[in-house]
Amino acid sequence: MEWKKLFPNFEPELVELIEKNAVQRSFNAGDIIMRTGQYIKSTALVLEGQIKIYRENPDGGEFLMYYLGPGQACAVSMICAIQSTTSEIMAKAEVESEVLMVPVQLMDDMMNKYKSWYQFVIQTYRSRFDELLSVVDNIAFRNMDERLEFYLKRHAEKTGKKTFEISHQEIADDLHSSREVISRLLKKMEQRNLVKLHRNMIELV
Amino acid sequence: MEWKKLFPNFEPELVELIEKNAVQRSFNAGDIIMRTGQYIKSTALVLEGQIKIYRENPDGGEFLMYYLGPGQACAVSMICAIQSTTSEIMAKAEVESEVLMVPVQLMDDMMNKYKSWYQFVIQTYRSRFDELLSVVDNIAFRNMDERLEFYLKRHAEKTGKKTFEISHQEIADDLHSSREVISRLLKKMEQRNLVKLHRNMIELV
DNA sequence: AGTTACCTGTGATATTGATCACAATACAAA
DNA sequence: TTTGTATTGTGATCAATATCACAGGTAACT
Repeated sequence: MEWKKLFPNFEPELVELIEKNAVQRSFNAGDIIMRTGQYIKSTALVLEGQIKIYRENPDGGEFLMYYLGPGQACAVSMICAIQSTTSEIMAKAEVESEVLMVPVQLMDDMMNKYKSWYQFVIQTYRSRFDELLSVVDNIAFRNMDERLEFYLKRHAEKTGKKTFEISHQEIADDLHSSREVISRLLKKMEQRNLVKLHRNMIELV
Repeated sequence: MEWKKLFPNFEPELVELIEKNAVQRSFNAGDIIMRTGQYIKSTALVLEGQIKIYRENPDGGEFLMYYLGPGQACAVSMICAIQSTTSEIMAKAEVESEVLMVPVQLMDDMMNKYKSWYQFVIQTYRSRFDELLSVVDNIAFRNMDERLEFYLKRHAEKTGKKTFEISHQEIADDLHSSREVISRLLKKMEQRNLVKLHRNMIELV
């Protein structure tokens, strides 16, 4: 598996170190990779697939925060790993995914020795923080119709596909809304010629 | 100024380095310390006062994310400084505040040399990330009444005071709501004996 | 073909919060 | 004391969204 190509800035020595110590794991669509309250023993680098990072509400709600794709890493797992504290979020494989688990014991050492790792970690924090900011923006300032459009657009960008296999109920869960509202808003978008609706599938135009 | 006491874990060498290179700045209540789109040239350590970190919406809205108090640092300024990118948030002094500005050029060096600084940076990322998560939780899962209670409780915790000098309008701005709504909810809280309302002042019971 | 389990569409109604309008109050300055 | 200004209280109304109720469609399995 040519995982190095996903992290082209890592120096050869670092690549070697990771290769020696990390474990590659496969997840099926729907598998939970990390759950709220769990202790984290390694940092996750995504090689393939798509990981959904979301927040769970005790009284039964989910809320999508962002997706991780190949070449990205979970900022929360980095921080938790370093501090050996528990995670506050859930991570689920959206599709079949491959993840490289780098043991936490290496983290300190890698941060010191490898500039490229240090940069990568900082870059990861930065991106996730920004994504969280845009999530806050959306729920604080936007109505559901705009949030839905943003949601679909983001998905298209992430996957590069213009079809999206998902039910209205799942979208409602991600946006913490209700199925009926999403159905109605999608209908309106269809009337505006932004999407075409099918069963379990939305086509972006 | 005995700023070291606020950062008891910093090694003496690190303290000395900071002392030699950092600049202490004073801000009056209401001063903007950092604005959206601005390039960041130093990392801010709060020595005294209270800094409000908030998000600004192009079409005229603010949204409070969290406060920084003495001994805390701005995670955004750290990340931006390292990457020499622009900030995506606003920082404003809520009261007279003292801030230590550590030039960005030192950051890399300090991260490598001083374990205590490294730990501090990680700890800062972690805390701010968690705070952002709880912000997301609140707006995603809670109604305004709960958000208001959380807002008041958090303020009490941060300041240690049980009185809060603020107008209903300002609270509404922080929560991105409207003055009337906040007034009504506060009245209800008063009826439940959770607060006593005065002009420009709320007393927590 | 019949059954079952999901999806989707749509009306009716309820709730939350935003907005408008205006009154009442409190403090400060003249 | 008067006047002015900012703050607060409150009713009425509106908009967005959640919730309930139910109908019809579509795929999957027997």
